[in-house]
Amino acid sequence: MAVRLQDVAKQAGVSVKTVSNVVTGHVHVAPATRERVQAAIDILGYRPNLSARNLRHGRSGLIALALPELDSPYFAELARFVVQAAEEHGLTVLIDQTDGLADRERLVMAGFRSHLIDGLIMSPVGLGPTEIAEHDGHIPLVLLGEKVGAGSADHIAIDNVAAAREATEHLLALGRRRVGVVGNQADSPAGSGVARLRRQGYEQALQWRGIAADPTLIADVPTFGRKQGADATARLLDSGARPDALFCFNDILALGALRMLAERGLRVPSDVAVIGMDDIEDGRWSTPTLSTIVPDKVEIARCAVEMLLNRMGITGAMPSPARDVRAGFALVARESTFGRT
Amino acid sequence: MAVRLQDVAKQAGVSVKTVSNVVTGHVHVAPATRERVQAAIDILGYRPNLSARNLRHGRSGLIALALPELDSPYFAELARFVVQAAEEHGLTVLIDQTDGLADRERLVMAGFRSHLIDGLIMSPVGLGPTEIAEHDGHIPLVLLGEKVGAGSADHIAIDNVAAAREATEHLLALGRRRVGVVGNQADSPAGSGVARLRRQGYEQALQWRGIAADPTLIADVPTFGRKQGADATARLLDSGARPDALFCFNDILALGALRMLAERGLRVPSDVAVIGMDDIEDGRWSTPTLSTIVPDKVEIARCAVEMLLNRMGITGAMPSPARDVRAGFALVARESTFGRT
DNA sequence: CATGTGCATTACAACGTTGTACACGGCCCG
DNA sequence: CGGGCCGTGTACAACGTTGTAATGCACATG
Repeated sequence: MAVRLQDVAKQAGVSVKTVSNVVTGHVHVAPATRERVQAAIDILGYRPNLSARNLRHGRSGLIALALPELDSPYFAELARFVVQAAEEHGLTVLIDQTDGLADRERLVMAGFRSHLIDGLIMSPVGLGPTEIAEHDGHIPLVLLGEKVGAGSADHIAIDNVAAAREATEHLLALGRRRVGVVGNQADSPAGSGVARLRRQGYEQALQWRGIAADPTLIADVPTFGRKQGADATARLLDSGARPDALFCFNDILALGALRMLAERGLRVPSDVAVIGMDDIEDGRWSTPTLSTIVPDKVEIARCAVEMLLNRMGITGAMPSPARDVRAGFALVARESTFGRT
Repeated sequence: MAVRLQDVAKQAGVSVKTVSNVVTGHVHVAPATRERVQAAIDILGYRPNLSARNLRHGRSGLIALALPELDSPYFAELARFVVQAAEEHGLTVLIDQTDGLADRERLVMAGFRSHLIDGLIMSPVGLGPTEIAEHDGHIPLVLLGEKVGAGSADHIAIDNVAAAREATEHLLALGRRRVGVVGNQADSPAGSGVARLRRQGYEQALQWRGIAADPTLIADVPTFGRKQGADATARLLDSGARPDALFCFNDILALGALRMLAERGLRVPSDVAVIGMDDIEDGRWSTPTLSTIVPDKVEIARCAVEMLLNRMGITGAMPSPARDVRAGFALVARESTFGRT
């Protein structure tokens, strides 16, 4: 069952180390020997034991990607790019679902996969900034998303304030003046990150146009789901706030909003224009198609992996100041703000 | 940096093995000793080295899940359940994206992650049944989806023929007589699996009602994407086939179809009823909401993991006949077949 | 008081791999 | 013709953990 270097060595009539050298290609091996060893490898069907290898040089080549949800399109797409980027560097990605639960995030960060993992890319939701800052740095860490100010960890995200400002401005430029917000989150210690920043952007855009913020246009949600988007939209419509546009804090909320608007017989965009954020695949095929902020997911993924590698390279406790990178984004106008409907 | 059992042992004044015993809790250890060791562990922040552990007992506790796409909702949702099921058995899942490429599937099956992985759950797309049957069994394998007849591997899927029959019958029961198909795939060696079975079910349903199959109502797609669904629907509409219902071979195709129908000004379901398969989250929030076949994803995931465990348990080459399990499914009628629109 | 019993703890080896240090042989050069 | 060098190959140890077998010890028993 288990074919070891030793078996190959015996078969080829060489030492174990020589076989190892052939497998890894490290040292000069005479072509004749190499060929003989290779033949033995093929015959026996040898496969290196990665556990042993990892044990030997203290690296596993595995990194973990901790995300709240795999079945949220944004994270699924992001995961794909992270896996690709990691692969380019010879790393394998192990995906961990935290469900946005603080407990699970804490567990992952504490390194319950111990030495199995060389590094961690995490998108924290449940954990507050203070708790993240307590990260003891025993494992290289890169944070995705909106939690800022973690001491020993790098961080990458788009400029959420600017992006939200641009989204809002887009709606205002269409002449809309009662721009509703779907996705606000009252300041809970956890989860406040994204929502707070995006709301800031929204308010800045209003301010620049000299429009007074109307608190009745703000709808809160407990989490970012289609149902929550639909519910919040319903509340907004029922409240008599009469929005002529909706800025949804992400595309999933927006899809829920579109659904609710359709149910209420409101036309998009003529009655209510809608914009989201994230550019998930669904938004390109919904009816109407969804205008949105497109974060550069490829850049985010690539950058996260590179920062992690960087941090992994530094073996010891060398602090090396935490980097905070802003990824690019762009606005794409689709039917939900420009359509003919 | 690296805290080993030895370090803890020295700190606690006991032998390495005793610490190991405390950590694993295997043998009787005197309460006093246990306490002392535990204290040392806490002080030093000891974390077991999984690589060493794995090397020691030849298991890694890792299984791989090879899927065509992470950002396809069906697979993302399935992945979630597999991860959960695996966790219940103390296993960690490593997700591998094959992109439906035969090369990558071959690579994964050949075990390029070598001894890192104890088992593999795979949903093959690019690989044909013959190639899968050549699996040399060096790694326990469970197949998801429609590729049948793999010698040394277990297999789980819903009864696609029956499911497709039920979906079609649902449309026929509404009085529709010109049921179009979106998602057929001309018999390519690869990829023919799902499409062929679902088409069989479609034809059976027609036959039972004594309705002649009309080839002009069948639209082929190269892959299962929203765009492909939209394109195929457009072709169907342009061809003059005049369908009054569409059976889409999965929900993604159906969402594309819904989009195209809306663009053409056709109402769903009054002009054209639409049903899909897979029950992805998006379908519950589209406009109109999407009728579909709901596969029991939880059962599929749990069963796959259990079969894999079973196969992993048998250490040697014990063939143990390959099992072929049918998972349950149900039809859910939503607005796209029952709505008031 | 000697012996047997059972529990707590220990020493040792092994899992499969690879880095280090070294041995061997042939060849070039002085 | 001898010394050194380079190109190949080898022996050994170590990575951190845990199963096995053995040790020490206290207590109960004959």
